[in-house]
Amino acid sequence: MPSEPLSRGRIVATAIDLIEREGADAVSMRRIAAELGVGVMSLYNHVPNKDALLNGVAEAVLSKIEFTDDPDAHWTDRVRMQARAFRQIAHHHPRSTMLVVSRQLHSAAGLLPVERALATLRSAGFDGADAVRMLRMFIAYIVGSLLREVGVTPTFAPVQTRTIKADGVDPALFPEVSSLADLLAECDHEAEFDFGLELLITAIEAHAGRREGTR
Amino acid sequence: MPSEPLSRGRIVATAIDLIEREGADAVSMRRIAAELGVGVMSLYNHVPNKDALLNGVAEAVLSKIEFTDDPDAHWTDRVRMQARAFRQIAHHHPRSTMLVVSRQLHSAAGLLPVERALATLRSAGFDGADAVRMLRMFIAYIVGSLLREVGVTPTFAPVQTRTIKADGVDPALFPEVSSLADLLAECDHEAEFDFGLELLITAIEAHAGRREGTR
DNA sequence: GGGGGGTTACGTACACCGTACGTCCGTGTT
DNA sequence: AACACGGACGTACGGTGTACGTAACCCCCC
Repeated sequence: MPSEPLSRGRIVATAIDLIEREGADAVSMRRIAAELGVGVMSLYNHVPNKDALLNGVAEAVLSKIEFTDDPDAHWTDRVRMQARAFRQIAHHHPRSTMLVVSRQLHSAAGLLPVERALATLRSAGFDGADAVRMLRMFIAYIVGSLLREVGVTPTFAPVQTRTIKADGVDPALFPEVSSLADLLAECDHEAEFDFGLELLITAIEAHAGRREGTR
Repeated sequence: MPSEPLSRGRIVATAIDLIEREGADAVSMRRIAAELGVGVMSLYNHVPNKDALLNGVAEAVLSKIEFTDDPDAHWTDRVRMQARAFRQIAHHHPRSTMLVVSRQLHSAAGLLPVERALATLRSAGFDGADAVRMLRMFIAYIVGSLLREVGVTPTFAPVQTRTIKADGVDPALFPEVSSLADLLAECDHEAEFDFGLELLITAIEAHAGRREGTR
């Protein structure tokens, strides 16, 4: 009695589930098949290869984020909302975040956020070139922030609490790091994200004003 | 006649070389051993496992960047210089960049850039909490920018020229994306990086001034 | 000079991976 | 009833990281 008929959707869904439960390294075709109670090669009837499957995962996660865009709001609020919506990925699918961010999607799911962002920036009065620049800047900041949040990028940043405090950084070699150890060890991701976001928004608002003024 | 005695350093060096020549996926213990004309298991006398080896690679790449810090320069210039120095990684070791950025290093090589950055920000008058916040923001932006530059993060951004132009995005569904296709397709990484960097520096300079004023 | 111990190099073996290929079976169509 | 077809599956191949056992070497001490 095959409970359900096995489809690309079901495969992608169990892959996401598996990633969130056991991490991206746990994903293998055999593992997914086992999870579905199915032969390994049956998967290949619905997915051409593992890479495509992972693209499917990225796409699915990305298309789950809820963009509640209010076209009447001030553009700064719309930018804020979109950035925050994007950050939801790190909350809802922390262990898939790296996947979402490191795969280039040519599909509608991948283009939709870009489209919205560009529309918002254009509505703020930026010309095409500026809108693209701003978008790239925001994406860079957001991607970097998400990676830190999900623990991919702690390269010299949060550093495990114990490592930096007990394990002992040599205060002679790294005076600042060791004196700020407590601050470096803790990280309120939401606050940090918002801090940078506000700074960026303020900055491009000023940038826009300057442009306006010199025109 | 063993030309040279095989050491952790030599192993890491050939790993870097291999990555830059053939990409990170080409790296396997067997491949590295072959490259060195050596048995696979001999590597394990100098490196505990593959993961540690990759940490070694990240560390080596990171420690190669040249920070020419001038303590007498204005702090904004110092920040600029440090950020640009970091971006050199993407130039000198493009295919290792992902590795450098996605591994947390507790070693001196990893802590040194943090130390410098914090010192610079402190010298600008920021208190500890602000310095850490600023640092995190810069790191997020820089990491995100590097990933775009080395092609890991084109998730809805540069998008392959042909894909977006010839392959045809539906103009009805994505009016902005398709009308800005040309701008999205090209990307002067250095200019984009500097644009965002200047914006960030200006923003935190203003932030500092505001703080000063209200105190 | 002759052990002996520690370091290093190496081969074999195991469990796991992605997936190409061939086979079988259930179903829908003619 | 006969047939074609698509999906499920088993087997097999070449790859991966690495645990383990073995053998060669060098240096020190007797």
